[in-house]
Amino acid sequence: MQRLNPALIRRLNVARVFHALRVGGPASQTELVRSTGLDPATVSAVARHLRDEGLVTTTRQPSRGRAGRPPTQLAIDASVGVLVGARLEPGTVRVLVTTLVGEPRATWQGSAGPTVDDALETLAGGVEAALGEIGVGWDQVRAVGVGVPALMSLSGRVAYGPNLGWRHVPLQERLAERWSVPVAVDNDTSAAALAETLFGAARDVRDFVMIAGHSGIGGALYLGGRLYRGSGGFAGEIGHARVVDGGRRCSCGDRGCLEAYLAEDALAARLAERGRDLATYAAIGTAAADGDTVVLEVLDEAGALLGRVIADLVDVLDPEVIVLAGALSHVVPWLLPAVERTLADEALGAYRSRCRVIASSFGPEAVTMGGVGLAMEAALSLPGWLLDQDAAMPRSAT
Amino acid sequence: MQRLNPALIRRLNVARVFHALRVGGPASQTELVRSTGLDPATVSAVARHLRDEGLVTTTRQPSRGRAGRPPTQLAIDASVGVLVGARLEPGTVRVLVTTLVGEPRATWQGSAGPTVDDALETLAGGVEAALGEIGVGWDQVRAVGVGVPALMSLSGRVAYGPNLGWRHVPLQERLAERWSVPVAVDNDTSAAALAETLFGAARDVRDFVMIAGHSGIGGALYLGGRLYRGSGGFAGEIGHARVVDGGRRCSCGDRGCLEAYLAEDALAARLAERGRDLATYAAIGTAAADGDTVVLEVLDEAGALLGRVIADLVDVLDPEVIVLAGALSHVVPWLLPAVERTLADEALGAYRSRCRVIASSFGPEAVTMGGVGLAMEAALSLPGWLLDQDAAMPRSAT
DNA sequence: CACATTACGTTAGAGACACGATGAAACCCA
DNA sequence: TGGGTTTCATCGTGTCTCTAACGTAATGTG
Repeated sequence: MQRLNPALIRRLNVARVFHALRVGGPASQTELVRSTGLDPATVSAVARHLRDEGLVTTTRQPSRGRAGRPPTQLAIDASVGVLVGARLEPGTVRVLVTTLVGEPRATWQGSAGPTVDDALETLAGGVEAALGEIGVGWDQVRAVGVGVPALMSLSGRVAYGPNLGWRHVPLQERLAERWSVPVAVDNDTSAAALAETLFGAARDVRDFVMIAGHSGIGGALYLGGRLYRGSGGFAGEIGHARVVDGGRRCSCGDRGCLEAYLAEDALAARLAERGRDLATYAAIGTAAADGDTVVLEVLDEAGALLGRVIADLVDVLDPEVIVLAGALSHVVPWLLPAVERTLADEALGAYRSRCRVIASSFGPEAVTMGGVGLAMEAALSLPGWLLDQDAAMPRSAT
Repeated sequence: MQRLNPALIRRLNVARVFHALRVGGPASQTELVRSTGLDPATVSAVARHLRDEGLVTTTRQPSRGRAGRPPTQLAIDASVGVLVGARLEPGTVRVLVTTLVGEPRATWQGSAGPTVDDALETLAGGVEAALGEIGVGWDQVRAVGVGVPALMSLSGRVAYGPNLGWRHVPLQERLAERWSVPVAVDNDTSAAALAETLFGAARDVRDFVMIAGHSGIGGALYLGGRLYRGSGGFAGEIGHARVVDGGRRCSCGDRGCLEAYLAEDALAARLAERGRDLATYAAIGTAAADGDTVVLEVLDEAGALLGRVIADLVDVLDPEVIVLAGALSHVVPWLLPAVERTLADEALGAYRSRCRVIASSFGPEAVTMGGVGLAMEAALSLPGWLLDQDAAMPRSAT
């Protein structure tokens, strides 16, 4: 049980200032006082800290014609390091190298065998390849983050990953001993949600639900300014919500699950029944873009079912937005009308605040970007709970 | 935007020590170090603070036969003050006066007219009456908390209370100017959830859902160690979840809502159709206890519908427990079997952690006790977000 | 019976924050 | 041209936390 000591507060405030600079661009200390809500003296100390670390550069601004001392602008020095994000899926590994502010610099993709060792070797090779491509050494890597399609413990262990066929794998530990930089590992959909709050469409949103579709349908809840995982880590696992009584059989053994209608192969199977040989979301999206009416019909039906699940989520959680992400993104434009139709029809708490359903800023790459988000947290020495906006910026007292 | 200053940390730590003493009983400083996770030096300073405030008494313990300096025991001095909790409902006001550790000392109940002024006058009179009954003056009242069946803003204003017929009422402000002690006002179901975490069945639970039934069915979500309200304050409003397609008409204008089957008058109406003239949950509970098979059947049906809603909640939120409270408590024993049957049948995320459904420790008085909980927070100068266990006792870093 | 051992609580020092005051660097205007 | 004003950043003081060392009061032990 960790205590709320001064060093922790300093880390928190350093992160607040860093994020303010990252999101809002270069700023003077006075502007940072406004955007972070910190005391000028604190900003001054944090600014010195960041200067000493070499993370920010200071440039004297010329006079702007106004009275008063001209400000000294702080800016993140993106050249002093990179973040590495990665994603493990069954059979595939993706790597994304970005600047310290999350701008992409290099990507890599490769296929891996089914064992943990295979995957880790491939991942390590991919990271080396991506770094080599842009001539960046490990001395410039500030942190690595990895998104995994599995139920994770808080310490970065894979508790159970049915798609990968893994159980009880100390992933964070194994990667940390391989690399000498901070390593963060988390569930892929949670990571995608994190990326959305750090870099994407949910940047100023405190309450949203992330729904990511790849081989399965995953959900993550970001509530009250932080990820919510539930008492056993299952919160937001909406792939097996029942949407059709006695409906199609699902891989989980039950019937009528959302996944049995919206997952990639489920959608492909449904289209195959109607004479369309389209195996991937990408191919289905292309056909939809071409105006294939059968494809459009199937997507509309799937969208209506997704809308039913979203309606239930909205009724219970009252989120500000719902973000759709992952490979599913390829077909989202043709799901959305049915989703919104169903939502308007079914989610009708008598006097409800309005919820928007939007597509992720990163589309299919949301999870890989999530790896970068995990890396950024790790680079700032910030465990997830510290990003809690309530703890960081409490509202006025009652 | 408030800052994380030393004074706030002190308030937090004072509250942590106080709650440790309240829950765990008298303890030495060393025991408090263990139970709160604070540093011995901090506990020492906090203990002096509490002694100076007169909130705790210290008694030198005799030697226990073990080596070492004998400890000095700290104990909350329950005689130095009282907490006042209250509950407003349409037409009725309840007041509960307790010691500083939440033990009841006096209760009062009365009826009030429909206007805000009526209710506040009745409330004020009731508090005076309850205090008078035990001969306690206002100088001993540390704080007052009030639970209200309405959508509340964070500042204690009634935004919308359909059952009361109120809108935009600055309730906290009006009560605070009447009394010169701290006053906290909040939604009744949220308050009941708070009481359950402070005094009741959910004391060590970080994730649970409170479902309270009175004239309507209300829900509150306590997630990750704190109340979650949603982006518009509607989170957990489960009364109008649809449980029967095209079912009975509900007061909200829709059909098939849970409230249309489980609310007090809905249940009464359903029983009237079958020849039973039972107007209240209490009367229905009595009949059920007597073994009236018609009543038992109707309750079983209602329990199945409630179970369906709970199943959805469990699938999305993965809570540790569900707590049923309010006047509904009178019939909970005859709802539970059907609830659990339905839950086992419907909530079956493939590999889900188990969720218990339990009755509130305070039954029909959960909301009044919630008022006491609000008062306790106010007495410790603790706005709700400060009780966040993550902010207070962060887990080890990633 | 003197001294070690054990357990409990407090004090001393360093780091961090907030507040208020001070220093720094421009503009403005008589 | 020189003082006043405005704006930006830093410094000094007080409080709080944590770490580490110390004081205090009992029991054990040769």
